[in-house]
Formats: sequence, structure tokens, C-alpha cells
Amino acid sequence: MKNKKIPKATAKRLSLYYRYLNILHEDGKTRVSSSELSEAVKVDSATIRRDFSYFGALGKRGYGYDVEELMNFFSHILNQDHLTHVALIGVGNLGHALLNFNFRKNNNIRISAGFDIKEELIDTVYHGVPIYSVDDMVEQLNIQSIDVAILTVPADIAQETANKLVEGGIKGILNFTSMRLSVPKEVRVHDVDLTNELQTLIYFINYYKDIEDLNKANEE
Amino acid sequence: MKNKKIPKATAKRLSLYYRYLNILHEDGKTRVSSSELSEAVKVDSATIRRDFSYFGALGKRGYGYDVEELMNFFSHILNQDHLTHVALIGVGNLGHALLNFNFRKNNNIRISAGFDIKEELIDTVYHGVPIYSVDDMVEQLNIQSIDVAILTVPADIAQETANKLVEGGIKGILNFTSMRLSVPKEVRVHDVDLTNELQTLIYFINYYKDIEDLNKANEE
DNA sequence: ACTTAATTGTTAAAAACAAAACAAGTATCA
DNA sequence: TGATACTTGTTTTGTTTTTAACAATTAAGT
Repeated sequence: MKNKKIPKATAKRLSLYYRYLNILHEDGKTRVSSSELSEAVKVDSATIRRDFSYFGALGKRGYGYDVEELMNFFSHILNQDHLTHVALIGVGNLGHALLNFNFRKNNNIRISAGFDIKEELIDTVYHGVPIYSVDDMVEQLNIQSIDVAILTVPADIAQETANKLVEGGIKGILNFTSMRLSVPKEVRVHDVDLTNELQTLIYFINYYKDIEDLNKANEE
Repeated sequence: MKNKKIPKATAKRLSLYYRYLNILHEDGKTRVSSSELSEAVKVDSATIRRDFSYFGALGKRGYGYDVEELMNFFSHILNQDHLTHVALIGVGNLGHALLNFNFRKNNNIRISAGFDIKEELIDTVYHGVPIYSVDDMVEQLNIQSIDVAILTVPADIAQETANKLVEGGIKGILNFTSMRLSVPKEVRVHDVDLTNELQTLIYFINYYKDIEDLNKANEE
């Protein structure tokens, strides 16, 4: 297996490309150019071509890319043929929403276990997902050989819960808590920081307003 | 008002810094060094100092930063003294969770209106937030002078809904849909792509596994 | 067959970002 | 007060990412 180094920035766009290729395929399109795709995914066409080229010559000059071929290629790259079992830690408001969320539209991802401390949740089944006690978490993670966890617990127990996840042999954590986690370097953490996203958006809006004001002021 | 250009990457970290400064302050800490903060927020200490320095000399050599002073400074930068009204478009599973989410812990953000098409939701109040019909959205956005929207509608109506938001004078959209939106350049969109986040995490996990295998293979 | 228009893959340049290194300044303590 | 240890702010260096530009190639039409 060829193993050129794929830049992080490129890797983060692969899933997006794959999704839009699926849409094009469903719409019956057979070919697509980098500039067409660029309009859809809002990524510069040169960046798209560059991204694709890390995986070899996938298109044809003067023609573009074959939608189905490219889709199948990315399907493989993104492990669509292998089912990844995911655990949901903390079945509160957000956890609940994520259980119901369309991850299953991607048939390579399945939330196969939930964990919580609330007695009334333990040993129940939500949306087809059994909920266990956090006390049994390390054990269950091992038994079910789960290696990805979605963390949606309160901030004050985020780190200790992460420690247990590591103990349970987890390889990746999608961290929705407001805390930054300390984990061994072989465990990968992706932060989804909703408060930060919203605050940053607001900052940018105000910042750009200032810039516009400044531009007006500079017309002297 | 001084208006040096703040790099995008720096801007995205400001809210995180602010949050941790608050935690330190609550814990009664009066001073903090860049290396201490670095451990907490998982950002290189040099990057922290560089980030801070865009706003001037905020610390003291040989001492560090005064927690309260720095916190107040960022509070101002992040518009904590000004209430931003936010609309939630689409009160489904995820929307529901976000209504209940702790944005109100930040006293500068308030979700002040929800919009949906489901008759049973319209004219009700969830968690203190009134839900309106999407038909009245443009009107209400104007009346309530809301300029930020959280978009949690199904993919197939994402773009048309975004168009209405633009019509309603929205300045920023936090986009939870799986679609990339076309909006005028003065409107800012931040994408929170949950499927992408999870897929990317899985990709990285497998990718690094490959790298390790490769390293072993290369021991020849 | 030839011409024209289209589009890739890649090279080169630019921009953005991160990290290392260190001089300048400050605190602390004997 | 002087010496030592510490920590910032900034300069320099290195890395990553984006974008522009264009030669090479293909498709399609005449």
C-alpha cells in the first residue's frame, strides 16, 4: 500500500468530498470538474486538485473526474467497507441528540453502546442503543472492542472519564466537553467546542464590522 | 481603537483562553505563566505568548500574567459586555439539545427565538425560548434585530433556509447541516460538520495505525 | 485530421501558522 | 544590594497550507 504523507488539512476535507460525490452520483451525474466541485463544497479548485493528486492521478485532463470511480476510491480511503463501533459517554441532552443523529446514514459508523451514571437510564435502550453504567465502561469497551468514543459529559468529570476511556483502550475521542483533555499521545482527540464556535463567529462578525468602519475612516 | 490584524488562527483560540482564565480566577489563582496555561489549554506556550502579544504587552517578564486583568481584557475583546441575540432555525433533535445547552453560561449570548415548520411547535415556548413559524422568520429576525443564526434544519432545505436568513439581515450562521451554503460575502458562515468530524477522527486513527505498521515494515 | 476549448497534475510562489531561541526585564531571596 | 532564576515579548527559523499559473493532455466538433 502506497503511503505518501497526506497533509492534515487535506485529510479533514476527504469526508466532505465523499459526501458531495455521493450526492452527485445520486443525481445521476457521471462526470465532474474540480471547478464544479469547488462551487459545491466551497473549496478552491486548485486545492481540490492538489488534494486529489496526493492519492495519484484520479482524473483525466480535458474531461474531469468520473464521479462513480472517484466516489468508490474515497469510499475505500475512508474505510466505508469497515464498520467502526462507537461509544457515547454521557446520555444527556446533547448525547441524546447525537444518538438520534444521522451517523447511521454513514453505514460505516455505528453507535453501539451508551454510558451514563443516571440510574433511570442504565439498562434501558435508546434508539436501539443499550445504555450501561459508567462503572462497567472499561469492561464493556474491551468486550465490545470499541475504539472510538463520543464524550458528552459535564465539564467537571471530563478528564476522569477520559482517563477511563484510555484505560478501556479507546483510540480516538470526539470531545464535546468544554475541557481540553490530557491523554497519551497515541490517543487522538478531536475537540468540538460549541461555545467556542459561537463565540468565534460573533468575534469575526464584530471584527469585520470594525474593519469596514476602518476602511471608511481610511478614506481620508 | 487600535486595529492590528489578528490572525484567524489566533482569533479561534481567544474564547478558549477566556474560558480557562475564568476557571483559574474561580479557583482563586492570581497569576499564571504561559507555560502553565499551555498545559491547560494544550496550546504551545510560545503560541500563547505570540497570540497575546497581538493585543499588546499584557504580561510582566519574570512574573507572568495577572489572571483577573487578562480575563477582563479578553472579556472586552470577546464582547462579553454586549448581549448577542441568536436565533435557532430548526427545533429538531439537535436544535432541542442546543436550546438546553449552556450557551447561557456565557452571559453575552442568548438564544432568543426558535423557528420551525412543525405546527405542534409553533407558538410554544421551550426552555424560555418562543418558537415561531419559519413563515414569519424574515419578519421576526428584523423586529428582534437578531444577527446570528444557528442552522439545524434538514439538508434538503438548508440552502433555501439560508437564503431567508440572509434576507432577514443575518450576519453570521453557525451551520450544523451537511450542506455548504452559498451566501453573500459579507455574511459569515462557520460550519460544524459532525459527520465530518467523526469520519476524520476515524481516518486519522487508521492512518496513524498504518504509519506505525509502516515504521515496523521499514526496519529492514 | 485538425482546431478549439476544456481541464488536469504539478511546479512555483505566496501566505499563514507554529515553534524555537534568546535578549530584556522582573521578582525573589540571601 | 547583588546574584539567581524566571518569564515575557519578539525575532528568527521552520513548517504547513493555499493559491496562482501553465504545460501537458484530452474531448469534441468541423
